[in-house]
Parts: sequence; structure tokens; C-alpha cells
Amino acid sequence: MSGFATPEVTEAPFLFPRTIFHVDMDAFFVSVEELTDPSLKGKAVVVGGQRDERGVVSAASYEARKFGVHSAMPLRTAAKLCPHAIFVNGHHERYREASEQVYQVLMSFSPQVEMASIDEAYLDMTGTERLHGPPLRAAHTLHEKMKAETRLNCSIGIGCSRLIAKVSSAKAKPNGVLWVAAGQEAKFLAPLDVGDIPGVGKVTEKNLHALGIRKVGDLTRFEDAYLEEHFGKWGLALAGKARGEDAGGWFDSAVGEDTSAKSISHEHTYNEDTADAQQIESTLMRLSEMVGRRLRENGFHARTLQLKLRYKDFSTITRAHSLPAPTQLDTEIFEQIRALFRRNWKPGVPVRLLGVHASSFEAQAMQGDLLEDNRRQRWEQALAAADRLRDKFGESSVSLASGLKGGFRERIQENPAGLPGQHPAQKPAKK
DNA sequence: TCTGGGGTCCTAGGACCC
DNA sequence: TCTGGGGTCCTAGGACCC
Repeated sequence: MSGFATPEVTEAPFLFPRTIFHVDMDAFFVSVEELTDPSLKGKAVVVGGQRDERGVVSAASYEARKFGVHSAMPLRTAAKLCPHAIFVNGHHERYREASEQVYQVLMSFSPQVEMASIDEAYLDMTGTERLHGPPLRAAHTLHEKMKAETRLNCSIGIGCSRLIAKVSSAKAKPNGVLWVAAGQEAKFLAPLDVGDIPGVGKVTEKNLHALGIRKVGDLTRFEDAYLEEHFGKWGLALAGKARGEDAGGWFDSAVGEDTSAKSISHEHTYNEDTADAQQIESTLMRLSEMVGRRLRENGFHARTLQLKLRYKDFSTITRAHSLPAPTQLDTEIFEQIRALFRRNWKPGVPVRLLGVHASSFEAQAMQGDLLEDNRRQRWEQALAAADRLRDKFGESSVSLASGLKGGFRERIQENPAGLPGQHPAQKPAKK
């Protein structure tokens, strides 16, 4: 350790100081549940599943947090720490709706809004003083409007970078506003734990501790080159972050830049591990359908398909295959996934989790085979029709299980309502 | 304690081409 | 027969976030 922090004059991506808001909803899932069931208010509430289920906590009320419950904790652990807690299954449809309302409120404040996840967003408020007044006043107005229109609390962090805004909103929780004035960034960050920096998780934190680095301020006493040596590219970014800069990767992008999805995936963890090949392939079929459906909804065609397998001991493998031409067809996805599964699964070994992942999105390429293109187009139309039926009659009303023996019967039985269980599109399945 | 599901980004090695 | 380097694509795994 030596020297002085070199005042680097690199190409600064932003030529004048920005005013960034980070708006983070307080205990979002819990708060939305309270809107539908006010009796939950003030109680210890755990969202994510039932107390005896395999799964983790998605969100915990502040009351439950007092007992040490936090998100990502196994449900069974939460039940032990807080036996009187009320366990609630997640309702993602409700959260999406609430998130949409939040977005509308934010959009009325700045055209530069970027939802970073379902319950948090960045706003570029640079240059809005004439409209909204100075940052703190604008934040308080926004905070009140959010409460009035969504009945939800949020916390707002304000700073000259995404990083500062994000860290300060975390410090403002719950239900607060915190502004870090220009020039005060390093001072604000210095006493915080290195783990408070977004992107520093358990592993990096441990590695930093091993070097004697515990506080963000400790980081600034090391040369950039030293950090780069130990942590590569990430170390360099870390040095910048300790100064409050949006160094590296996603943080560097302007608020509101292209955020279109890069991958789509679905997974399933069994309540009990299974080695039943038919059951497994039936699940893979269902997951392939879910992925295919989302691809069609978004107008995406994926070229790379990936299978994920997790075993009893939690060891996990992924196996990918890239197609010569991109697809959005359930059958093509399933065909590849099943081949990957059969090639990599040792019969008899119990499986805990299965996943189907699609990536490398491309505009659909013509195959140069008119007959083949025509067939594909009819399939896509049929699937879009099936998608609409599912919208109308529910997820289990239609299943295109052609090509799957055994699993097919099983799916039919899942259709007690007697709604259309078979779609005409099953007919042209033959090659 | 016994570990969900949906994502993003990064690293590293090997194949292949020039 | 031994010996290059760079670029790109693909695959596998892992850290991290909400």
C-alpha cells in the first residue's frame, strides 16, 4: 500500500454532473399482500411459500425481520426463527400489476426511467429543477405521490451516479429519502462495509477481508493496479466504486438505455427428488412450452438452448446446444432439451431441479427450404392460437405433447375442467 | 439452516479460421 | 517439423442481484 490515489482523467462518459434517483419500494411483496389482506398489517409475514416447503423467503415484513428472517433464507429456517409468522404464497401477477402502477408514477416525474427490477428504478432527474425544484424537494413530492397513488411506501436515494443513488436508498430505508451532495461521495462511502457496494457479495467480501479490506474507505488506500492484480477487471471497477463512480459494466450505461431481454428461462424444483424418466421428460416438456410461449410473446427466436440439472447434493450442471437456425417452437426446443438430457443423465440418479434456458436471440433466418419454412409458419400460427386459448381457459387447458409418450396421458389428466385438451396443431406432427 | 426462480455479467478453455 | 498470434464462436461454470 502506498502512494496517492491517482486523479485519473479518463474519458468521463458524462460531461456534467447528473442527478440520479434510485427509488426502491419498501418490503414490496409484503406490502402488496397487505393491500389485498389488511389483516396482515403490522404482523410477521413471510412471502414465498408455506413453512414446511422446499423453497426460500422472497420477502419478509419488518416485523419478521426482527427475528432474523430475511430474503433468500430457506422457508423452514424462517419457520424456526419466527414460528408465529404468517406464511404466504407469492402472487407474481399482483406484483407485476403494482410494479406497473409504480412505473406510471415515476414516468410522470421524468421521461428517463429505468426499472432495474420489479420493485426498484433509476430516474435521471438531471435538468428537472425548473419543473420539480431542487432534488430533495422533488424526492419528497415523488414520495408522497407514490404513496397517494399506489398506497405503497418507497425509499429514495439521490446522488451523482447510479451507485451513490443505490447505496443511499438502502441507507434511507425504510420510507426515507437520502441525498448525497456533490463532492461528498467518498466521505459518504468510506465508513460503509465493503459488502454494501452493489456487486460485492459473500465471496468477494471474504476475499477482500482476507486482504484486510473491511470498509470502503480501506479500498481507497490501495493503488488501482494492486486491486486489478488481485481481482482483475472487477478490481479496477471496485477502485472506481469506492470513489462513487459508476465504474464498469451495466452501471456505466445511461439511464433508460436498451434493456431488452437477453435470455428467457424456466426452472422447476421437485418437492421430492425423482429418478422417474417419464416424469422428468414430462417436466422438461412443460418447461419447454413455457419458454416457447414467452419467446412468441416477445417475438424472439433463440439459437442457443440450455438444459440445467441439479442433483440431490445440490451439484448442478448445464449443457447447451446452439442451433443452425433460431426457433420459438415448443417442439424444437423440447427435442434439443430432451437430447441434452438423455446424453447427460445417468438413469437412476435422482434429480432435484430441471431448467430450460433460451438465449442468443436473433431475427428469424429463412432456411432456404420453402417447404420447411411453410411448415414452420403454420406451426407458429397454431402455437399462437394455443397461447390465446391458454389466456382464455387457463394454463392447463392446452398441451401440445406430441412426440412425448407417457407424459401425454399425464397432461390430459391434468385437465379436469374438460376444456379443449387437444389442439388441431397436434395433427401435422409427422415429419 | 438446507438451500426458489428469474435474470445479468464475467472468465476461461478449446475449436476454428486467417 | 516446429511454431506464431489474433479474432470469434461455443460451452461450462460461477458470482451476484431481486
